[in-house]
Amino acid sequence: MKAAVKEIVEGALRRLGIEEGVQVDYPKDPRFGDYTTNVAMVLAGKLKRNPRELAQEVVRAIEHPMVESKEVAGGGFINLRMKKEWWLSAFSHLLRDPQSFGTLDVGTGKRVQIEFVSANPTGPLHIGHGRGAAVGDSLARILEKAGYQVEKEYYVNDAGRQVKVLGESIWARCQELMGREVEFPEGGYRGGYVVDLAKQAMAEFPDLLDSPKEKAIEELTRWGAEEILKGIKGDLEAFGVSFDSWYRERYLYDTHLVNKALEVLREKGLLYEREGALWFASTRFGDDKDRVVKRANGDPTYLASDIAYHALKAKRGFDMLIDVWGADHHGYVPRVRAALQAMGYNANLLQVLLIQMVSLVRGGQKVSMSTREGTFVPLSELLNEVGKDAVRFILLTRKCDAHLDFDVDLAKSQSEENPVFYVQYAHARISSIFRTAQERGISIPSWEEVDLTPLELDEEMAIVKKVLQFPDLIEAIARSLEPHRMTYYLHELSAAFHRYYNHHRVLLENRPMREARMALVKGVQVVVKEGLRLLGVNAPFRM
RNA sequence: GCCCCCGUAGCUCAGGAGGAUAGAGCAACGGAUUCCUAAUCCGUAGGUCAGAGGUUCGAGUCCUCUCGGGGGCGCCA
Repeated sequence: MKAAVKEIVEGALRRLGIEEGVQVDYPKDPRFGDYTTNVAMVLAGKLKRNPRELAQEVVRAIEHPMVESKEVAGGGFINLRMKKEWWLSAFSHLLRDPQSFGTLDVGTGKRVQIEFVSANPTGPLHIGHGRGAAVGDSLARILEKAGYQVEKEYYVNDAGRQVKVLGESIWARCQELMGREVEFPEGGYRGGYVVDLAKQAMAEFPDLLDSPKEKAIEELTRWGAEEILKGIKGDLEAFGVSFDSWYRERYLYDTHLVNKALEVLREKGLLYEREGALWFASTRFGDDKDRVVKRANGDPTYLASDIAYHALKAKRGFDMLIDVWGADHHGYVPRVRAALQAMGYNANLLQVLLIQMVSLVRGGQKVSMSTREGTFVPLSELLNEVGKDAVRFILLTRKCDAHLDFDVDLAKSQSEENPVFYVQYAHARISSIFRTAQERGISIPSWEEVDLTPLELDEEMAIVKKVLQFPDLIEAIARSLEPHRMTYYLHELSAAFHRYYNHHRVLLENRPMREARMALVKGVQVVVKEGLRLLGVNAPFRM
């Protein structure tokens, strides 16, 4: 919608001999019209002109049969109002082809890879991972809607120090189960799930503890990580999140890709030895300090495999790479960008979304969480308690770089405070209208043929316009990578509907009016359902 | 000490590429149901946008500094 208006204004400028891109916005106050643009004020400085006079000129040059009114306001805003038929015809178009409404081509021909969750297979997912999953998955759906070809990937850290600590932790628990006293590993995982894994391991591999300690731990590491990964996959499935690929860090080592990547850096003279370790000169690409890629003991660091991994991603030919990380990894961003650049790729290829912490609030008290200490609430537990829809929706009600307090009691409450139900209820209510129509023997009109002109109330036109903003929203989210905007939009749209529902009746005797209103709420339903789908939330037919 | 994020109504937070009179939900108070679902709606009240400078036609939004909260600064991930 915006794009069409933008074109109208740019056309007017061209008539004035000005070639310039224009920004068109929805004004916050409907009294200012349907669309507003600040071109005159922006250009005034550049052209040394009086903004209001310039605005007047532009207004005079705007010629379009669908523009109802055009005026200059304030310091030089140009406010436009479109004719009713312009809106209604767009709305009819939506009803004619609801599936493709909001589907854009801004990303057509572009491939995006989004890597998210990527939690180490050392313990079950918790709510923080859930936030990353909700953000990543919804963003993927929205980018796809905007026309991008999207690939979702989970990077499995199954080769580093952390999984080894998991193996050691399991081994220690096995020893304890045998009644042997051992020291629990430093920084080991103390969660109860490790004891469960130990019991399972002893049942499955009764001979295991007879083999040498190092060998046993190696076995347990490999096996334990796989077991936990199975659990993670199950949790994600229950959360409605799927991946196109699971990329293994171990694979990077098995195929020597890590060494090959380091070799490339060495050839470029970007590696050096100091104090027995191997360093990557990342400062040459804007990092604060150089980073170790191979420790003095010969073990590669996490960064080493990440250099190989990101170089490989870039090589796979994506037009954009998105990494969704916990905010505690923010210091890692310059390193990885440096690595990309050092390997010969454009660092801007990579967009990193940092997800801030989630605090669980129960009974007004914050619950502290730590994977190591085992004091976290698993995502699966929360899903059982609260339900997938509420969890996903609430995790997307904040922009991702802001802390989020997840109030369990509120999410569970089957009542008015719960923001999820408000939107779902709008969908259910509309379904109910159609159910009632059927019961009363009122025929459902064929949507593409309904005459919408009986819609005359301000509230009705407000709903029409709000619904038609949906494609612009998709574009804005795809550009800004801020999926939380969807929850706000859906809440606003639902509010407009609930208000209307409480003041006006749809199923009237007057057939033309009735059918126009049925078409109106049908349009709302289409968009609410699609918006919820993009968030991974169900749209129930009754509640 | 250095880096990142945050600071907006009593609480939790929006503020869509600098725009016009700063919004929503909850909590508080007062109302609406012979009706297509009251998980809804209507109304009242609530603000030094942490503070101070700066950039400009215009700043909650951009820059600098101060204060406060969180996170990160490892041959951990």
